[in-house]
Amino acid sequence: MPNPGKPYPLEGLFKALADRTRLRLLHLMAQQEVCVCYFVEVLRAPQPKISRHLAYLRRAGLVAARREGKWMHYRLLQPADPYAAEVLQTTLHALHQNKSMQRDLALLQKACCGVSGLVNLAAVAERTPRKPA
Amino acid sequence: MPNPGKPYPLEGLFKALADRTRLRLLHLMAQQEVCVCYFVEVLRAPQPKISRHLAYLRRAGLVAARREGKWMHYRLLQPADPYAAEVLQTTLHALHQNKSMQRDLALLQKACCGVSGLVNLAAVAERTPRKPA
DNA sequence: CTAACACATTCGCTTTTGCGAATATGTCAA
DNA sequence: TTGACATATTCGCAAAAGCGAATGTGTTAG
Repeated sequence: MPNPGKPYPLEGLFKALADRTRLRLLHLMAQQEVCVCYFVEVLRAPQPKISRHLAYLRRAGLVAARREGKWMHYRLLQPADPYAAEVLQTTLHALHQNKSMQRDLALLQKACCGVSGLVNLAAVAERTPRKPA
Repeated sequence: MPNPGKPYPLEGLFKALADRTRLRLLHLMAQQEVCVCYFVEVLRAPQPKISRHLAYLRRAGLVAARREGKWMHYRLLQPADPYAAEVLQTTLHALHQNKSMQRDLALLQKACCGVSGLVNLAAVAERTPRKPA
C-alpha cells in the first residue's frame, strides 16, 4: 500500500469522487433517495457494477442504504467534515450543469415518477407492491 | 482505459487530488511560487517522485512552471471552470487545518526564508544567484 | 568543450482499481 | 420449502497508478 499512515484530509473523498460512475450515482441521489433498480436502468450498466460502486460510496461514508422489502434505497449523507461537505455540495452543483448528467436525471424522473411510476404507485395502493415509490 | 469518452466535469480534478503527495505539493504552493528543490527538501522524497507528481499536476492544469536558470518554480493556477476553482479553494483551506500540512509549511518557511534563505538573497543581490528567492 | 547541477523522463516492477462472469445472500410469495 | 426476484459479493483478469533506479535534458561555470 502506497499510503500506509492515516489518510490525509479529503484524500478518501477525492478517491471516491474520481470515477465517473460514482459521480453519476451521487448526482442521481442529490435530491432524493434512489432505488438500486433505477440506477441500473438509468446508467444502463450491469447490476453488479452498480452495486460495487454503491458499496464503495458506502464505505467512503458518502451514502447510506435502507432496505425496503427486496429493494435497497440509497441516499446521500452529509460528510462529518465541513470541508468535505462543502466540496461535495460544490461537486453536485457542478455535475448538475452537465448535459449528460441532466439526461441521467431526466431518465430517473421518467423511470420512477413517469407512467410506470404511476402504475407502481397504484400497485402499492392496492398493497401489491411491485416497485418502490 | 475504463473512461474512453470525454471526461465528466471535475473527474480529472478529483483524480489529481486523490493522492497525498500531490495534496502536499498543492498546499505548499497555496500562498507562493515554490522551487522544486524546496519540495524535495520539505517532503523528504526522491526528486524523481516529486517531478512526476508535479508533471501530473501540470497535465491536469492545476499548476504552471516557470524556469529561472537551473531552477524550476511551480505555482498554482486558477482552474478555468469556476466549480473546479471552488473545489480547489475549499480543499486548500481544509488542508491548512491539518497538523502535518502545517508542519510542511513550517519546513518550507525555514528552507526558503530562513538563514539559508537570507544568504541566498544576499547572493542574488550580488548577482551571484545560488538559490531562488 | 566539459563538468556539475537541477530537474525531467523512462523503465521495469508491484499494487491498486475497475470490470464481467459467476455465485451468494436476503426477501417475498406460493 | 421452493422458486423468483433484487441486490451483494467473490473471482480472476486487464488496465492504470505509483514507485525506485537509471538515464536524459537543459543550464551554467570554468
